[in-house]
Amino acid sequence: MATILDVARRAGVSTATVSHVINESRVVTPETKQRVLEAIEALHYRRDGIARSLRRSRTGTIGLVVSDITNPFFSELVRGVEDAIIEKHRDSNLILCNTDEDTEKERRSVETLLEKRIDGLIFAPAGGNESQISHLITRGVPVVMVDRRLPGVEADAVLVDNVQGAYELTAHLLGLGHRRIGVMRADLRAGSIEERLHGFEAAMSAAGVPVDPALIVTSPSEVDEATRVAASLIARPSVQRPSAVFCTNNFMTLGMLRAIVQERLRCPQDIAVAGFDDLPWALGFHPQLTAIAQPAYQMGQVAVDLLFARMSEGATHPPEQRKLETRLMVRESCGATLVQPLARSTA
Amino acid sequence: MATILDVARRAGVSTATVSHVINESRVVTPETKQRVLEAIEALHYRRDGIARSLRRSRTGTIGLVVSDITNPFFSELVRGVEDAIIEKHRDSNLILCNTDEDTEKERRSVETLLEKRIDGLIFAPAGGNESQISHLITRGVPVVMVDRRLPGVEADAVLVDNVQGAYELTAHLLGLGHRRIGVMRADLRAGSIEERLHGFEAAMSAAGVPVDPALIVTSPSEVDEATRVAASLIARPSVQRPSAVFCTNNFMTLGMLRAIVQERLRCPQDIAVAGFDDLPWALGFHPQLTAIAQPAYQMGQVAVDLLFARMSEGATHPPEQRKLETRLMVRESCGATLVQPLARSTA
DNA sequence: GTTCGATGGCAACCATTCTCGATGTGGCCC
DNA sequence: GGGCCACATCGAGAATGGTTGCCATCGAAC
Repeated sequence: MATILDVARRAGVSTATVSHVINESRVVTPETKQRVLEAIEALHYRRDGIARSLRRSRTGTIGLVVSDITNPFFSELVRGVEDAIIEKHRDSNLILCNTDEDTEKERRSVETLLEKRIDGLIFAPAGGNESQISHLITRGVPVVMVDRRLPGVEADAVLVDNVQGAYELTAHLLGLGHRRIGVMRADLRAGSIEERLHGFEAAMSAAGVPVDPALIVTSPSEVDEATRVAASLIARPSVQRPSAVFCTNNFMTLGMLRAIVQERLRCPQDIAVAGFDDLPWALGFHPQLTAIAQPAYQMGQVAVDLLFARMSEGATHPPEQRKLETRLMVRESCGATLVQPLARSTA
Repeated sequence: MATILDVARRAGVSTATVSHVINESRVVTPETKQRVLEAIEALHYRRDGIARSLRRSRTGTIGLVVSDITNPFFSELVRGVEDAIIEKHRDSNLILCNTDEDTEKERRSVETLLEKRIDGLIFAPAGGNESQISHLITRGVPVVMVDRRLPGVEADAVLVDNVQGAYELTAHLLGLGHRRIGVMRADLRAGSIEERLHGFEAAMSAAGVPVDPALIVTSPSEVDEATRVAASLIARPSVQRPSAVFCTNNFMTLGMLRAIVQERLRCPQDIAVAGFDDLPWALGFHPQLTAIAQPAYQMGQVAVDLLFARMSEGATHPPEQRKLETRLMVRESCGATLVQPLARSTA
């Protein structure tokens, strides 16, 4: 690979001048500029980002750690981050890490990202690395948390109004006449699940409907396990069975839907399903899911805005927490649509 | 930030020794090693990956460019790549880029990845940058293509047997008695779509069924457009309507399913849908999709293997093309299951 | 005393950026 | 016309933070 020195020699100038031509950081007479550009062209020179980063102590890469890129919520979020970056900050890139909600994996990821000298970090904390993160923040690394917050860690965050969303979804269920409402609770350290539960409880109590603890089950955040747990919740005589289930995340929803098929029940006739978190790729299927949609893409964008704001202004302004609105998508899985399941109407 | 020099001073040794302790690249007496480690601890020293990369001319990051992380096929693939890397090559990371099948965006991505001095590149080419890529390969950058191949570019590749998969899926349709089979053809430069079409045609001709060109429509690879095109294909009097549709990728499938709902048809009774590419998150929905599943995750892993093989051996061995098997997932959307749509059996 | 193995230091090197400062040129004033 | 100053342009070389080849030193063994 040709270096800047090769270019300089060929153009008969110093490396400084070449550098300034490349970065447009100083006026250079048109003639020399021309010579430099020709030399660059001739040698197929491409500047070395590593040496550049070393000297400037900025790498132009930002770290993004999420729990699982395979989860539509996160892939949407990642996409939002990427698009915002290439649109507003052309010279930056994204290093991606998955943690699977594993504290140790997260710790290692952050560690290697730090070693790679990322300019900033966007991440959905799994929890358990609070000290590492706050240490990192006091060191001046710009950090913004997405989707979840770490208790006791002062940093920018972009969140979603989980309580409100869950409240709304539960109210929808109650409005349709459901009283025995079950809950599929994801077993995550992330506080968002708790908040959703609070929203659920608030809506129930506002409607004067008692919460039946027997209808609340907890499951690992993984499809197969969730399916089993879901089955245990609905494989009961119909009087004991919930008439509707509130699923606290994607995995819970999918598990429940699969369990319903397994148990040969009908949704929404035998059991209604309401999910927190939408499943974009399932729009073509029946029954279409009634769910709380999170603005994942937008969350990614906002995260980038917060991050770059902090990167430029330094640690001057206090941490900002942005809370985004959810949207209730009323579709079919709770039986709300008047036009009953479309596919059957022409039968 | 403390540098290696600070550590050296505090431990009373040279920077060389500190470096050797960190990298275990030379024997160091237990006592000095101890002193060094203590100094590292005390100063919260973390080695600078950038300086390190500069000196060693290896960055420990590999570039991954796909068209859209939001597409389950790619997120699965990305996950496979990531897992393989952290399992087998702990010190490496992934820089992710999305291209949206846009040639120019792809060119820019590759360009900045090169500037970042990636150790290797895994990518699903959109097409149009052949010269850039082959130039890059002759320069010695390890490259492996996934999902698609670039005509005229000699490089490692991990592909899927598109012809065979499409053949199998079509044969399945034919076996169920379908004769008027439509095709939703994705408008991509990627050769994979062509191959799938070939497989389709081969199966048809093998069965002695003529292909009706009127039933083959082409759509942009995007959901809303695909829905419109799909609607135009099926919104016909039933005699002119295909009895089954072969969808050449995810977007086509989803568009078709949505169009079916719009047009108030029933799947599979009125029209059968067979998709190339599975939709993992839709397992809980009805009708469950009969589709050709691609081993996306595994493709990512194989890609990593090929890449690291090339990275270590250099350009010595000839490019290797690995072709992975697809799997026909017979579910409900083609009406093949004897147990007719489960949800209705208890009605 | 010589040789050899075990340790560890010196200093070059990686490819840039960036701070000074050097050089030249033209205008202006006396 | 000579001297001085301002301005425009560019170069030399330090600095960035590590890695690594080569050499020096020190005991112990022969």
